Amino acid sequence: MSESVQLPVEPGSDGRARRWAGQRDSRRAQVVDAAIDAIQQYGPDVSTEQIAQVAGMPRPRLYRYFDGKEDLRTAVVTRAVELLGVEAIGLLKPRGSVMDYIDGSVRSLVSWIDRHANLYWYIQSDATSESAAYQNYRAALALHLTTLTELVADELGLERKVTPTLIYGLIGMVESSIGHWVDNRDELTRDELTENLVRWIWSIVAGIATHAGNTLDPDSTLGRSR
Amino acid sequence: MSESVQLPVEPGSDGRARRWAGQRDSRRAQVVDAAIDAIQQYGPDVSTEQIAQVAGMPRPRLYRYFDGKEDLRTAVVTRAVELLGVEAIGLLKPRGSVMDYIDGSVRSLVSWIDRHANLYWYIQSDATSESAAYQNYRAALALHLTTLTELVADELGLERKVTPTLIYGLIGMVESSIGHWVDNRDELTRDELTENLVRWIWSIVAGIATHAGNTLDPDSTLGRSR
DNA sequence: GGGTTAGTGCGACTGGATGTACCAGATACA
DNA sequence: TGTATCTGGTACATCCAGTCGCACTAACCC
Repeated sequence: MSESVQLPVEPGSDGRARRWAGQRDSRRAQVVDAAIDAIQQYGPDVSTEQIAQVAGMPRPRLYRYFDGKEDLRTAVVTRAVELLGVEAIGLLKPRGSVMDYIDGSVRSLVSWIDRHANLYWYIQSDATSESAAYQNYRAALALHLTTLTELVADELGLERKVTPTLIYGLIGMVESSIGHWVDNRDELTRDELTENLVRWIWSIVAGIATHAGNTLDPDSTLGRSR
Repeated sequence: MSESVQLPVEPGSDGRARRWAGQRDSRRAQVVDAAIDAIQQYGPDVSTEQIAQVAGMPRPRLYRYFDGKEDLRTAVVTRAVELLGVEAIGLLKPRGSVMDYIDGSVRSLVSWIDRHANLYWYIQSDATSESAAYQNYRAALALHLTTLTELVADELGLERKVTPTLIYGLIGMVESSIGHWVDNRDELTRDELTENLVRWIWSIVAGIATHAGNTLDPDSTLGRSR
């Protein structure tokens, strides 16, 4: 399909070939970074032309590194989730209490979306069931949250089969609230938003425990083998 | 598909004009119905060509009735919400207990999305901040839910300014859970999904009341001041 | 009937965006 | 020097949204 399949890296082959090993990957990364810049600048509906311009290369060149717009899109979303993960890694580590964990997670998500609104809408604007990028994005977020539910699964008494649905529900709730807030900042301060979200999440989690006949201490420490 | 129904004709001066009164509206409705059919058939990425074909008219004709694809999109989404509203109107009436209300709302939403998956993704696939259609859709849903929060606002002790954020959060949670479930029906039955969602929503609502120092009876009757 | 006023059918066109083909130039390697 | 590979850039193909224009039809008014 692509006009010239870029070098099939063979270690023992010609040095002229070896010279370009890994070039495609680094180029891809470079373009992805440019795309993120372009999204911040032009909004969620960037054209490949604009991306290429920010990347400093002619548009047709993009197709040397990406199979198409969808491929680029997937890469951008993957990268965005990576950035979010890196930034929030300190907070998302399962340390401290359950409340600390929830608070930290929500706080970093709010903060991140706040500072990357266009990128956030870019991800969201492809929210179809078939979109690989969107599915990857949600799966990545789900992975973060799975950490929490695994740690407290026993105390929760949460049925395993319900876990994914709960996680996607929580993600949806947080995203949707933030999405609304981004366009209506006058209603709440960022801290108020965060506090409310944390309380709501806590209500759900505690409610699940209660329903299973358990109780969950908001200050119980996570990450400790019991 | 549906036969166009002539709308009430306003008394005009010229009979030649009167003859076509309401024609545009009924044509719009006809096209919207065709679009919904086309979406169910071709998926969320229908082209105007496909819609025109289902509507049984040449594509350029669409632009006689709609200002463009966005206009058509808005009309389709509006119509979809209308259909949802009509179907769920019996359940969404604020009768019975709080729990009844939550249960009824969630149940109809689950059922509807289940039977109109492509239409649901069509709505969702335009989830940008600027999309009029998407905003209308959410606003319509929000209106439904506002009914609940208004009725129990005092008992809840919910700050007014938080209400919209809560509503959007709840919508997001429900939608996201359902969206995940639609593609993973093997995990949960429809009833299990509904039951869990209802419990989670209840947890949040009850948690808000508790936080305000009140208690909320799940079986208290709605629609009357206490 | 003749003229008017609407909507209709249909083909042709514009314009923008994605994606492809091709070729000349540069660079490091053999 | 010749070769393999990436690079720049132009031109082209394709698809889709949206527009224009013209001939046609049907009802209405006189």
